[in-house]
Amino acid sequence: MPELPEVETTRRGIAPHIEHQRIEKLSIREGRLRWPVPTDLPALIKHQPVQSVDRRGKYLLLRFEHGTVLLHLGMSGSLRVADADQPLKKHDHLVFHLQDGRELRFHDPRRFGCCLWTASDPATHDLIASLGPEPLSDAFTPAYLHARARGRNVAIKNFIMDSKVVVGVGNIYASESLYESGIHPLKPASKVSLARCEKLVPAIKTILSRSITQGGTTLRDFVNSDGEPGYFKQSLHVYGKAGEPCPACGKAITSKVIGQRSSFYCTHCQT
DNA sequence: ACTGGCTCCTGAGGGC
DNA sequence: TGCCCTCAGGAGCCAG
Repeated sequence: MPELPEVETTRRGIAPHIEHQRIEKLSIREGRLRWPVPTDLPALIKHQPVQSVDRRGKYLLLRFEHGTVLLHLGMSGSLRVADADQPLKKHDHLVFHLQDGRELRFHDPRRFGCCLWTASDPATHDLIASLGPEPLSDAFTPAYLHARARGRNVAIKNFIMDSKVVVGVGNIYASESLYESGIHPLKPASKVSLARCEKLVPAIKTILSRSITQGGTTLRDFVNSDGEPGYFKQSLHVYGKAGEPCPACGKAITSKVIGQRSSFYCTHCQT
């Protein structure tokens, strides 16, 4: 269930091992991801050096001189660097063979992820062009959020999870940031005042950056590691805690499905 | 232009 | 032990 901090931690974890290395070969062991992996992708990147590993929203961008590989981890995807003699695991769908003999492996049991190619500027790609600002950037401000919410009747929780509004706020951190800022998740976006946006936006930034910082302690786990990095088990206040007492007031945390997603909140503290 | 609902998929967990 | 059922979830897509 990668949220933005996991994707950013993945980027930082693999980048030092990938950048400036040639891809000697790409093996497509299972190409049926969210969209089919282009069958000509191995030929396109063969012997080409990776210039950089970047991120836009939850997309990872492997940049080459003549184009870019777009990777998305979906909800069960992960990337690891492994020595070639490490046994492949079930659901290791893509193997990028590196010039140093190691391999970048894309693992994704549920296959909600994707691996695509674009020869043009990825910023203009259909999947990227319409994305909202990065949550940790200066462009994501209370004024921006408040302006975008004008006339929008969707629940604020769905609104902040809309990647056209702001990227990288997934289900877990949506619940957490609304709890932190005292906003009821079902409140219509247009009815969230500027003053409340001034709580919500910093809450999102704080929660996301805290998670990225925690992820930094696990960067070595991206090489020759079997398990998942443990940073995901960071302290959560409400997510997954239905029935448990609210840390602030003690009232039982409510669980409710909002927009097909389970949501957790305190009916006393969030209004 | 918005909005809500559907969809892809596998593994974990609960009930019996 | 084993089977069946339900649920989880990112985000594109489409119908209303």
